[in-house]
Amino acid sequence: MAQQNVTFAIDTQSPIAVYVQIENLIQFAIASGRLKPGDTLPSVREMSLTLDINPNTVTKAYRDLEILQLVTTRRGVGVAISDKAPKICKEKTIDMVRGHLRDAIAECLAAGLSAADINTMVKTVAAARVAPYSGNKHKS
Amino acid sequence: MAQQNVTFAIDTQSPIAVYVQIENLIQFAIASGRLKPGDTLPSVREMSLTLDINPNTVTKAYRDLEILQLVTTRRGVGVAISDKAPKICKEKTIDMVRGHLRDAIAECLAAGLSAADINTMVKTVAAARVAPYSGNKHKS
Amino acid sequence: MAQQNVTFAIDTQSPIAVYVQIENLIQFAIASGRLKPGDTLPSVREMSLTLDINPNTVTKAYRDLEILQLVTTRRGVGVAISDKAPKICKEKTIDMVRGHLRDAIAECLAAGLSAADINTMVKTVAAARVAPYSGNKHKS
Amino acid sequence: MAQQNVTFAIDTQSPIAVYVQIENLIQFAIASGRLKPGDTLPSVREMSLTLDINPNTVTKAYRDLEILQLVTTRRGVGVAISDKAPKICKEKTIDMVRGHLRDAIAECLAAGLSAADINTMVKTVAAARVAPYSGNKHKS
DNA sequence: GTGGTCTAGACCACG
DNA sequence: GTGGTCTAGACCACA
Repeated sequence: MAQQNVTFAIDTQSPIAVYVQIENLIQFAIASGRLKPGDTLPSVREMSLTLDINPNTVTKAYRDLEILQLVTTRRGVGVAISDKAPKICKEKTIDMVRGHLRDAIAECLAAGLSAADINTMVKTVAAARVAPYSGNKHKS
Repeated sequence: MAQQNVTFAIDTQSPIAVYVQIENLIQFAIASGRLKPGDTLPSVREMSLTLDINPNTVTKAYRDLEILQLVTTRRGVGVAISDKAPKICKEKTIDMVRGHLRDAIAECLAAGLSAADINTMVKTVAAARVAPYSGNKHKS
Repeated sequence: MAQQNVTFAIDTQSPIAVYVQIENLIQFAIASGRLKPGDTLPSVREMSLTLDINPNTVTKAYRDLEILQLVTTRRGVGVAISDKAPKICKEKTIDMVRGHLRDAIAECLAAGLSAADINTMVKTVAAARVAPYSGNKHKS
Repeated sequence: MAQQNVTFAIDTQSPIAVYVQIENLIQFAIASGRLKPGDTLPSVREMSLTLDINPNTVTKAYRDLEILQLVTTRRGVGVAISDKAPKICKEKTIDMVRGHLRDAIAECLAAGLSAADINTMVKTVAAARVAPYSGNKHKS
């Protein structure tokens, strides 16, 4: 019910827009159950201070999440996870994430790697649980 | 030695820029051996007509590939795969592709999927060899 | 003469501000004769508890109503419907309500509905006497 | 297929946000068939000049429409009505518009008007096809 | 204190 | 030329 602590790791240098990173972090937190209906998000001002970014950027992320019906906003009160959020998130997030995985695998195959190669890589990578790849050119 | 036919599947709706898609397709074709040193690429004009995209876009892709030393351009002759291309490509492409796979897996983990879930998905996806994901443009 | 019971249905999710909803409900009650001059409204404290909203919000509504001369506030006594209230309300409220109806119809026409469509909808809606619409907050 | 002319009447003084007015106008145009899939919207810069508002405001409207999948945006190209737009619009717009009408009628009833009164008003108003009501306090 | 809207202006990516 | 992102800062509405 009360406010939730979610670890927010934003990479300003990433090719992925900051506001999208915020959206994804929140989506993932909902999908994985770390954020539950009724939990409130940090206020726009607070998060902008924490992440050292412009409040408008946070607002943009929060608005998108509201349009997606993942959060409900009340002026003068704050932003809270909606009741529908988990359901929506589990569907959309899994779809998105699976889509990206599918893309990555398709790329590997196109690049001439065999299915066996890919399996090996998956094991290695999953085991390492590495930090996000910062190569550009892939997304948007 | 002469011109090679490479299947070009461009998705203008994809969040990935068209010129990047072209570069990737060619890189993948080189990495996997479908394009070999000496093979010539379609002319800018021809490819722009084939794919129904702006010639400038093709030009940009070819120029990038030349900067990467994957192709050589000779006036009046055309654009050909360079001798160094396979070596460069195998390194760079594998790196890139692995990076993307790593990203996708990291995302899956962040979204709360277990390693087992991911393995299952990999098998399914690899078996299907599906078309590229055309998910929401606003997400990473 | 004494305190009146008015059914208060506040929708905190509505795009309409809570204090406006309160004002409207009271205005409507006066216009329709459910509240008469001399009737007292619930105290700020009582109403804020009943509706589970911030006391400031109730205060604001009451203050607005006083400015409109619909209620009179006497320290230690409470807030009572003024003598002029019915007259003022019948004019203002009908005007407002007609304005909203006009808006809604204009919108329907703009959206491409025919006058016949609208008539049908009016009949259906009036017959149903449904709960307030809680549509997308981002739309008008 | 080519660009479409849609009459855009924005009221900067309206309580409804400018970007919402833009969204509504476009939605209505789609719902009523004046805008069809493939039609392109005026460029952000063009519309901002036409309406004499900030480009960011137009961008905001266009982004929302894209999230709602009513338009597709391509960098360097422009914004076009999506194929799904008519279907989505006819559903959502009718819903929204009916919701507003429902609200207005509920208000009329609450204000003490009889169903007969309302019917009369509807006929009058629909016949007049008046300009939008500019009373404040109703929406957002 | 909360979020919402709008402006002005900068810089980037794409075709 | 197109749209996308971000910043800085102002002003408003709400609780």
